[in-house]
Amino acid sequence: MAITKKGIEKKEYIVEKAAAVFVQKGFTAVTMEDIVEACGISRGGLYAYYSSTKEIFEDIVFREKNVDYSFFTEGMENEKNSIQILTGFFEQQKNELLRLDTTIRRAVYEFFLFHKEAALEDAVKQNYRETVSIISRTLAYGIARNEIYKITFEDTEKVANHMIILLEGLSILALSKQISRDLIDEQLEIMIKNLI
Amino acid sequence: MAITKKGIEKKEYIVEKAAAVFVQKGFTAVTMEDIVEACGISRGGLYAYYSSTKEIFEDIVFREKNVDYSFFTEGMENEKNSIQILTGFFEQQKNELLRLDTTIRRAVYEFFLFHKEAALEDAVKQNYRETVSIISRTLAYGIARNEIYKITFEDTEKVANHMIILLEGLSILALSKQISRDLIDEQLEIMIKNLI
Amino acid sequence: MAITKKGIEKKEYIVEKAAAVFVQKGFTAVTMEDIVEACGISRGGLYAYYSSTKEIFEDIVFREKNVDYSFFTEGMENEKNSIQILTGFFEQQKNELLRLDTTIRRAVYEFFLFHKEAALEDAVKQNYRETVSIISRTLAYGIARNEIYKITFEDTEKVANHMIILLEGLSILALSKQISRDLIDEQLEIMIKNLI
Amino acid sequence: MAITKKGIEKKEYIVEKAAAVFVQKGFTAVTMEDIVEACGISRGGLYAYYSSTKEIFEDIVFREKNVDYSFFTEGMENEKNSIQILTGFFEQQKNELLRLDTTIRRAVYEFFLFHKEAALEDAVKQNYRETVSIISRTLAYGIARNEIYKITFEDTEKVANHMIILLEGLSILALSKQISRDLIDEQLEIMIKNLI
DNA sequence: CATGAATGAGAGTTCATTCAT
DNA sequence: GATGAATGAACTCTCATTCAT
Repeated sequence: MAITKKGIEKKEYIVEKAAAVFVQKGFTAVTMEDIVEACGISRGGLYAYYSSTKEIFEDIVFREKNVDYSFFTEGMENEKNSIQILTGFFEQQKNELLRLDTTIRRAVYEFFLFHKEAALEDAVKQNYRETVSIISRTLAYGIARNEIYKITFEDTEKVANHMIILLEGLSILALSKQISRDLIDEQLEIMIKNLI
Repeated sequence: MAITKKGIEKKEYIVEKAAAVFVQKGFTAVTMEDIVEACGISRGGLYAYYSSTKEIFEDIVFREKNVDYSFFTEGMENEKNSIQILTGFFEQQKNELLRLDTTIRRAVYEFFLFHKEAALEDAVKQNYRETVSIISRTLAYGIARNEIYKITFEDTEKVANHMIILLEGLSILALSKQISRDLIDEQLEIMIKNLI
Repeated sequence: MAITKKGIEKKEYIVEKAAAVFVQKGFTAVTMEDIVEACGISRGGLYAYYSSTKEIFEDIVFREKNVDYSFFTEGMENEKNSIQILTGFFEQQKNELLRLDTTIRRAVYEFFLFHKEAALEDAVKQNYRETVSIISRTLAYGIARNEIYKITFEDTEKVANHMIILLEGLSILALSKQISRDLIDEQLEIMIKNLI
Repeated sequence: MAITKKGIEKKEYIVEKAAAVFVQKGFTAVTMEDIVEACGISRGGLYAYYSSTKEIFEDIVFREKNVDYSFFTEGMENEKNSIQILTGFFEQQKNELLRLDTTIRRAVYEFFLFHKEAALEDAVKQNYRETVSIISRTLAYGIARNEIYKITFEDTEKVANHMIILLEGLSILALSKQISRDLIDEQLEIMIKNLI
């Protein structure tokens, strides 16, 4: 079927409803029937737009890939303290870690583990790179403002990677219920202390 | 069914053969038929011992949970350099990260993401605690020997947690092909540098 | 729906485009969607004229049923040699047998085999009779001109039937790839030899 | 599933029941569900042996391919009259043509028309060759016995082909209800008359 | 205990057909 | 009349699970 304007809206609708299903059931456990039900449409209707849960899921991730970095950019533009910016970012990440049952993250991990082949690899790699980049810049901004002095301009990228990897680790451990809220607080504090 | 000695041996046999299947296909994609095939036994025969892939997988993880910490304990008993012990541990972890397709780790993550309920939670939590403990002790041992001086006895547990979380982060990123070998090297180096 | 002049033209358009689809895919494999695509019209639009592939196909066959016998009639009017006329006809049939993938014949056979009920029976029976008739007359014409002498006026219809049945046999064997070009040549030659 | 002796018997059972379905409904119209019903087994049970109607049908044709030529061979061994043998053969073919609704022939044609690719091509080609061969030999036997004198030893193969092609033509015309019983009689008579 | 054929629930997929716009 | 999104019945296919032997 040719995708018309109305078709685009329908896809948006499906993606939205399906996302809720993936949040609740993860990736593998979701069937086309589940999504049909969630959308309140017919089987055939769904298949006109997407022909597998994988396709729908990829679209969800693809649409979400444009992470909003305004938090960082606006912070720097308004000459906010770099440590405050980073602390704010960590706080935000922490909150997400604490309510993982209401985000699609579990499903995303499941998706990547389930599909050995390089599904969506480019999208997530780009996302990873962009996050490293914005954190690096924020660190450099903090060094320039003498707020961060335990690392040099040279180290910014390494440290940015370190932060993201740690957040990923916290994520997966939170999902497998292996860590407590306190541990998250503690580890994020360490990240900040290593800067100042 | 009464579990006889023979029955225990049979379970060991099944677990061993099934593990190879999980390594290859992950968790969700494995069917009872796959395991029947790998074991060369009958369906009914398999069901006499295990009634789902989940049960088999839990047994695999349960049997593997007794991680071998002799690497650390022997190192300390033989008065080896603490940095060498930790570097050796990281090296070993790195090698595992680089050949994730030959370990059961992908399946383990998949398993935990797939089952929302607290399957095996206790076993992995205990494993987590034990690993934190042995690394902590190694760090304390290094501090006592003046090999590690950037952290104090107070910090050992925090740093141990930090290391494990980072390794988890590297693991999940490696599984979703988001990081390179160089990045792994770099990040493990940072961990050591933060000590000395 | 009242059939307007415009409607008739539209049906002609649909029949033409649909025929190409049937040539390519046979009868059973063709869906309404295929025809919609080939026509570049809407589903609803197609259904306004035809409500099944069967109906469309019947119309195609019905419109084609008026075989052009001018080849025979003109030949006789121009006092051409009867053997030449028949040889020309066989040649033409042979060429069709050799490029069955570009004719609708496969679909026609499929159609008749698929529909047990007497769909289009009258149309094809009439076509059969007409072909027998024109060949009979050509044979009689040849006998009258002493070009054909192995058969009598009495036999013309039998022989005409024989020819058509043989052509049908060649057709179905060609469609199931059981005969070669040489075999076709050989058998058509026999038909002629049996006359002179 | 490994095919055991019991499995072979089951396949025979399925093939037998399925054949009846194909006789009644042709090829294309038959679904796996139809066969499941006819066999009185479960879906999964059927799929353990065959994974498509095509596969089942091929097996049916394959098992039937060993046509029984004893009619010809025994006839010649017992020094029966060649014309009687051939007439008997034609009679037998005629009877089959008159009760096409009780044979699988319609389905076979449909199968070959539906599958453009060379399914079973070898089997039917071999069958064709064998039939040509036995008829040729019977013709030669008749010539040797001076029962057949309108053709020479050289012509036997051509004539055998001619007979088979004509039978195919009669078959397809009978299936599409284009010919009568009388016409069949007439045409088979011609075949005999062309010999003596 | 072991076997493996058989079951059937449930997931995936296609398409003729309808109907609001 | 024309459009094409939506429907849902009908098929295909897979697997966990059972049970007679």
